[in-house]
Amino acid sequence: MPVPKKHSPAMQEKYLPSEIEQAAQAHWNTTQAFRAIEDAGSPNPRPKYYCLSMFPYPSGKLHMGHVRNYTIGDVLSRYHRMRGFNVMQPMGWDAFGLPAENAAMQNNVPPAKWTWDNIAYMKQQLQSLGFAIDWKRELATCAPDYYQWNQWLFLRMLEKGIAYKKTQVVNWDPVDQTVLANEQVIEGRGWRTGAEVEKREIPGYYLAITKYADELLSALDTLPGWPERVKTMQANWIGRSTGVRFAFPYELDGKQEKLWVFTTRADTIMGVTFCAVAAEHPLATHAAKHNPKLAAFIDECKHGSVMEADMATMEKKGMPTGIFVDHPLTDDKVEVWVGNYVLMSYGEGAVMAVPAHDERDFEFAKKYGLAIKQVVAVEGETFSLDGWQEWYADKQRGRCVNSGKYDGLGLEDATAAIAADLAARGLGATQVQYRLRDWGVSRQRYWGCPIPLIHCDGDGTAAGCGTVPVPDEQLPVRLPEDCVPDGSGNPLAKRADFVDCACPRCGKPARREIDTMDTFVDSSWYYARFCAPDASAMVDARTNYWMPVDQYIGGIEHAILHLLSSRFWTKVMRDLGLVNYDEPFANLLTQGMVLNHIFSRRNDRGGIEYFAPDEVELQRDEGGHVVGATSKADGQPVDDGGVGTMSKSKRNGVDPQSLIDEFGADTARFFMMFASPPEQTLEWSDSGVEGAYRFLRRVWAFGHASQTAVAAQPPMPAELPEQLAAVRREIHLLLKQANYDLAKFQFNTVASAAMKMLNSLEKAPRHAGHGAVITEGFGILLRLLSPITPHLCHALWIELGYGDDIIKAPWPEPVAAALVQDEEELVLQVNGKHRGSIRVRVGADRTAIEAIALGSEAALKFMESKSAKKVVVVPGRLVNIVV
RNA sequence: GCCCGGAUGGUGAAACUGGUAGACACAAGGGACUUAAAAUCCCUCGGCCGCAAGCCAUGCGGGUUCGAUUCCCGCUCCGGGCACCA
Repeated sequence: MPVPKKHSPAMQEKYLPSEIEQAAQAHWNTTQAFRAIEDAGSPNPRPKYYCLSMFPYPSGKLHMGHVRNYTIGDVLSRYHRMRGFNVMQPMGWDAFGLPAENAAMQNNVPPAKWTWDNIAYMKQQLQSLGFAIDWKRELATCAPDYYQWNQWLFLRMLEKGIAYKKTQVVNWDPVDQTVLANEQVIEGRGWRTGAEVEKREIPGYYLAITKYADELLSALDTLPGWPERVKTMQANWIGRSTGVRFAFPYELDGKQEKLWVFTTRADTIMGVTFCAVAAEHPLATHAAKHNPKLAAFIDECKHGSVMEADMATMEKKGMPTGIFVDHPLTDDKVEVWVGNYVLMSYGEGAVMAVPAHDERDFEFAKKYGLAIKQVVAVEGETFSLDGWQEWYADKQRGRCVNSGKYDGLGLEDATAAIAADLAARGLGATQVQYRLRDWGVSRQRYWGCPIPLIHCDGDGTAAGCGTVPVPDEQLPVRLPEDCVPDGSGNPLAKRADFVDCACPRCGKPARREIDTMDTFVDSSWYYARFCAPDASAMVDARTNYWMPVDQYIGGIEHAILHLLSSRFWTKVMRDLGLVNYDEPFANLLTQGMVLNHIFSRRNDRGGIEYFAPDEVELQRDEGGHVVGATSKADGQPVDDGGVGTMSKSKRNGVDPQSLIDEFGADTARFFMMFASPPEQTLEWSDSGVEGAYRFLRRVWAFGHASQTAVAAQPPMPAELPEQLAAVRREIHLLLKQANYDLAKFQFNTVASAAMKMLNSLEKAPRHAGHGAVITEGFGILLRLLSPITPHLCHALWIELGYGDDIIKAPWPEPVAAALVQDEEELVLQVNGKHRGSIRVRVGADRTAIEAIALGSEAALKFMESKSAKKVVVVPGRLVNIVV
């Protein structure tokens, strides 16, 4: 083991961050300080602490969100290491994805090269920030030895029926002849071509996450370490609801058919006045055969975006099909409409419409003059067709009316009675339904993990074998790394060397699947691979040692999709016997987003062009408020789109590199932690960085000035002069509070506490015992600060002779003896208003405190000689006299 | 539109899960040191009011409480998610 390298005997007077940081990083490197080894077998195993930050997409440079995210993770890692945990903090690359293809189009560089270059640069950036990462565990999802296990597990899912094929609806750009991602659709048009986007149905593969819906929902209760809001979001997303699935029978071409719908409001079934089906529904297709107007309308519905937000806000339109179905309980004729707001992929692709008690149906009925029949009443309220009122849909107070035998029943009783009657007629039953839909994993893109399937179509004389899985021994299906996408679809289609293959079953010529997997697949299990990055299987025993992740840290924007798909993936791996845990992330910290201004301009093709903040000049009024912006390049105005999350596609990221270059990693880290609590959004601004730098310089200066005092290692005297005792007491109080704040992840006040400690130490009077107080106090300060600014603290710890290596020092705890005091100050209130303060002996009883309070000058003045009705005493805090 | 958050001085924020609103900083202004600048140090810094006393003040409007930034109800604005950005 190399001996830690000390600085030259003469300590630098000036704070030189780059020198200090390089030396500290070299030390950690040579000592392999952050190499994490499983120690379950050792006689005294330390508790393990797997600290994981969401791995970055290698977009080119780190951005502020990364610095924030990884500093939080690093603070927690270093803190737990000093607390005696066996800490593992890995890092890797979420390396497949769309931006690489966009960059390829722009620069004519293959996505693979672009991605690997970015990884190299960003790795060096991460290393310069001094994160306590075990780099031996690094992985990239675009490497075949990683993604082969995506393929392998996909095949297992296929065998178990969890993966299956069905059609999916995608955004189609008719000009580029390509599938667009949602973010590439801007106001219904393709971002590059400006062409109106169409919906298109194509085949794709799905993972049956709904099979796990119940467990994904109920297991949220086993995650006390998750923020409540994230669990609420996931629960709402899964959206378990109990309702009734039932059918409207009808006759078509002489055949008896059934139109199935699902509703959570079966109690309103007697108020059904029409049904609505999706444009893609078979009934719509049938009706359109002889109705050109309807066919045109259906065609219109198929234009536009597939996004739920767009569906929800667009104008609700419909057209009757002329087909009537029978009401399942009354046998009344009910007309079927096609509605643009009904989604084929949701439930049955058809809904019953009860205009009187559903706001959307109400508006639709008013617009098209359809019947509205009130079947629920609330006492004291009068139903009117003039406008929608909230109580029309009231589930608690509503009672059935105009509903025959169900009149007078509330929601639950009515639903039960109606479900029973429907069941008796063979037309329906109670059913649990989820809002959660199965996970479509096929992407018509190049830069992703190939789906390991082969299509054997036959040779004209004989039928082929159909879709055949690639045999395990032929995995991985390697993605060619030299393609350059041009925006006109998947370049793999043109690669005969990739597409052409032999059918594994019959040996005849066949085609390889060219769709790749959703990149969420890559990120759904990387945390497990970090535990055993070189395993010859997907995971091994080391995974069960480290998992679950003890602390997961990442942006709140991942609250649903990434975190839910990871939970699902874990459960699939468990059910395949690969791992022994149920949930991947025991504790979750969702950091707020780092926001910045978004500047954009519409280009001449109708697409949108984004401007980076440093490419824009701001116009301000006299008050300093921003009133407009122009491009520095051409002087023409650009739109200020408000603030939003820093993202590659919106080009509003800020590169932290200049900050690191100018002030050093410690300043960048300190500022990020000090600026605001981790869970809160942070609107980026450059100011404040100087203040952080100034503070670190003061820490260094104080250390330099205290060298001799600390080197003497003076013992703490039994009695300290009062002012010094006060300084010592404050240090320990601040430490107590800081330890409490650390447990709450409130790093901004921990940073404040360090600043307050320095303020206090600097003001400590030079009485007998000064050396002992500052030696102890500065030692506390350095250890408290070391997870945030590890380089500075590493250097000072050695320079002042506290020890060889601060990361091996124990975490400081407040000393009870330092905290004692004889008297304390209580706030005095009269009628809840702050009127002064009183001093009382610590531990004084209530009557003594009351007496002092009532006798105080301030109390006499503000009580205006009235007598006290009540005296509220809050120990250690305040006294409130109510008159 | 639906689901989840947030809002406190000129700015970032704090207030120990109902108890002194604005800790700690940034910016600004004033001063010291200096030939000068940088750096450093000291002072002021929510509003009304000459000071003080006092009053007002935590997005807006109500409520509960001796006491509300904190809890409840109703809004406004901002951010995140809405299934192909990651």
